[in-house]
Amino acid sequence: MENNELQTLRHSASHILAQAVKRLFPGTKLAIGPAIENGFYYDFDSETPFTPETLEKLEEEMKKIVKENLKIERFVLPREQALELMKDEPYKTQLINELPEDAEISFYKQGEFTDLCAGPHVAYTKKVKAFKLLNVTGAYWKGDSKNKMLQRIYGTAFESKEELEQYVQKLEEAKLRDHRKIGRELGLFMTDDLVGKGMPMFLPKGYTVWRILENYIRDKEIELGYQHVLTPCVGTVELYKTSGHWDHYKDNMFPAMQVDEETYVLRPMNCPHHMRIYASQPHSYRNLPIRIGEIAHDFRYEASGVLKGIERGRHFCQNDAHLFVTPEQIKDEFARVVDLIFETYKDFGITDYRCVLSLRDPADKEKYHDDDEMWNTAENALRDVMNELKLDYTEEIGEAAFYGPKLDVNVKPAVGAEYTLSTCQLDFCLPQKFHLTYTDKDNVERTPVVIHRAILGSLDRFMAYLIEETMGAFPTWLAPVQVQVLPITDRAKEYGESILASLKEKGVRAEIDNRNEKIGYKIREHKLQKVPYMLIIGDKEVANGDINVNSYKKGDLGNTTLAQFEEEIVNEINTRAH
RNA sequence: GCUGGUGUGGCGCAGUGGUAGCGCAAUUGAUUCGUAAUCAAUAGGCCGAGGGUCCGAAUCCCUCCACCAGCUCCA
Repeated sequence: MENNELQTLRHSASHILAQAVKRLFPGTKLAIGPAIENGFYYDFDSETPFTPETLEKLEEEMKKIVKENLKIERFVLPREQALELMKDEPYKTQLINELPEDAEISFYKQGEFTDLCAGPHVAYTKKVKAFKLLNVTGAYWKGDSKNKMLQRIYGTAFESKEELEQYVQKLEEAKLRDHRKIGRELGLFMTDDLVGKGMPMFLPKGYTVWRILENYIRDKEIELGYQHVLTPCVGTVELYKTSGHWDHYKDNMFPAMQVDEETYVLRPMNCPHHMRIYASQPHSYRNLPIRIGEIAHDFRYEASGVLKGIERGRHFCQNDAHLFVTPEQIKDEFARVVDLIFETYKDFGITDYRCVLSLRDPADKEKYHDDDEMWNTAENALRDVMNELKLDYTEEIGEAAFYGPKLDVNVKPAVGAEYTLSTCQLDFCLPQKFHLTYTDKDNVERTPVVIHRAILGSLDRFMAYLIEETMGAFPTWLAPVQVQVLPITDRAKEYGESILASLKEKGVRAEIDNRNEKIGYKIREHKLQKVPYMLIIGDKEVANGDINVNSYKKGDLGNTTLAQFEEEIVNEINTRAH
């Protein structure tokens, strides 16, 4: 089925939903009901709160409407008559009033139900055979949190029942990938009410993965000439007033605390600390670029409703760095960052992402540092570099940081909305605010440009993404337990212990399961724990030194010698992107 | 923050006004075993917290907390 035909079908499904709502809840006011990527929604303003049970009733009513096979007819009205027709629908009236003078005002009618709508639609309600209402949520009118919150019903529709079932099954499977579920099952991290919400704690296995990520990226950065620093998790309010963050984000920072004569906040980001480090010494053009990196702990007072496991918490750890460069060095330095991003993605097997050039909204003087010339310079410079690097990207207005435009690399997790994994930002603004300088060739003091960048983004979020991509079955080089040694009987325990010791000596993260359980039972358990390799040690092998390697990923490798296995596993743990 | 939903042993669930249950996990015995479940016994819960209604509350009402879905936000 053509994509736009599917969109039409879904749009008609949303009208059928609205008709059902009007039949069951006659006082309900209609807002809008478009087709979206995987289905459709319709926003309603109703006195009655809709619940999951309401959805079941609405679905039944929708089935009736489909069965009635109503003809869907389009007609056009002049503005006055259109307003008269929609006089009991305040949201529709507002929409009509917002239409341009010369706009054609069209309606679609099916049975007793008429909706203001540009169309198109299917010809008869019977065309909408396979549909399902998914959930009911709140949504602000016009997407503005100052407006009234309406009730949004999400649903989906497909050409056939089979496709619908497939989609519903896909949704179920996506839930199994949820990093919060897997994180708990595999003992990677936890949260605790007494510690505080949005404050995840990494457990030994989760921290093992974390440590590998941290070492991986820091080692790469050192190779590229980064210098790492360690700075405190607090800063004075003055520091953030200087940077401008206070004005823009004070509501999203943990409240200020008074200590002696000074007022401090938990830091929400690290740019100002790094700026002050740069400013602490004079710099010559000969020494640039200077690349200051930090695996930095940050705290943000995120709205309670946006917290989501380790994907978005109130404490997180950024793989942050600030590159202080001359204007001439922007391109090279930016290219190096882009290379680093994609090299990293390759190592982690990340292939499904998209690049966004995030620009300011020139009309929004509140949100963005007010300096047109600076923005033009920065945005053009960034666009030029991205074009020169032949990056495939889309431009998005109003997505820039307050101090400059950025390249964002976005991914879509198994569950929920797209988010940014990596970012690289061009900043002509903060260096001025902090009066940063370097002495140029001609002995004139000039202002450097700063590139803010995060490759793994936040380590927390990066791990969340890896968990959902791998369903917790990490590639061997990341797995918290790489090899599980499983002796079959007590008689094989000793031999198992010697193998365990030998593996550990070679740097393999191995454990032994010496419980007196059936081997099938043990295997099942460690499979659920997503352990990449299991070594089954039996009676026979105690005699002849052979073992049986059972690999979660690769299937049964059959009988092999210990030496062969050790060679393979050592090779495997040094290989990335599996 | 907003709208709606959910909260019962470690995990997954049942229980809608009358003595808190089931499966898995755990512990202790026995079993010494070849790829999704060996047998038996034992232990574990003020039913998210606080207040209220009632002779009696996991169940009804109120407040709060946490979690889930989405909206708004994301330096």
